[in-house]
Amino acid sequence: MGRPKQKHTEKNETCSVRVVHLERVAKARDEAISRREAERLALTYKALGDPTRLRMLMALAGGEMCVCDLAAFLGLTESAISHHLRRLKDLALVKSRREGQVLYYSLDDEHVSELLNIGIEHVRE
Amino acid sequence: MGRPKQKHTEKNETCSVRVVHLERVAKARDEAISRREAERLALTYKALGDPTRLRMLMALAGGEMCVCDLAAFLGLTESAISHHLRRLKDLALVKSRREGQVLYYSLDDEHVSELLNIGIEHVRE
DNA sequence: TAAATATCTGAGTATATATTCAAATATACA
DNA sequence: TGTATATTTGAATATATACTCAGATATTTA
Repeated sequence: MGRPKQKHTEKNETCSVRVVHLERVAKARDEAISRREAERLALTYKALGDPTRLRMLMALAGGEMCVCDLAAFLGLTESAISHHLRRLKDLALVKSRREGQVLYYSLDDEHVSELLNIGIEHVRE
Repeated sequence: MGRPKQKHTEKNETCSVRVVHLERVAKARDEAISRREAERLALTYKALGDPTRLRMLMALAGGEMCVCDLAAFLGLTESAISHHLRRLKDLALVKSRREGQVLYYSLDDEHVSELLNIGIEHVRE
């Protein structure tokens, strides 16, 4: 991090940063979400940004599955699946339901399938 | 990668992978998108899964901006912004318009703002 | 055509992360 | 209560990636 030092182009004489459209930058600052919220939001998208987790979520979109089902489906260890599921659960992307020794995982709410659907639409167009 | 070796629990005698709900796994396989498409889709979400790029996109949701505007807004070098923009453009998340020496970037289509909005709804609930 | 400006590119670096393995929990059943 | 099974945890490792710096392109204007 750390602010870079560059020449200015227009107005803003005191600052060392070059700015072409000062009012546009001001508007962005005004309307921006907080840095903290951006990081929280990024964690959510990042969780979707892995082929394995995506395939897990798409599979769960078809109905609940247990850890070993997902492991069998994806050809990975149950440990790997469990690590992924924990992350997805922490972000409220999946939820779980216990039945005896078995934990059944499913998508947490409609936002998740909405995100998946819009993403698929986007890449397919 | 490489298939893990584990005991089986139910049916599926020949395979070394444990499967509890064989039909559920079969359904997941049937309905799954291709590995290739999953990777393509993951790239899209991964692009959204970084606080800097997210803040860039949110800023662009308020109207087009040039590279140095975004650099000023975020306090990063124009080089860093340019690297991010290339990635976003390759994935059709932003588009650019040239006016003289200046390139104006904006969101590519409605899918992008939809994705952002659903994500925000999700983290805020 | 040459100088100036806006953006891009590539290399280098420090940090994050996906996976596996080995071992720990937790639940059910004998 | 003790054994088996389903899942979780933590460490270790190999790979990806966000950023900066220095230099390369591309567009405009003198």
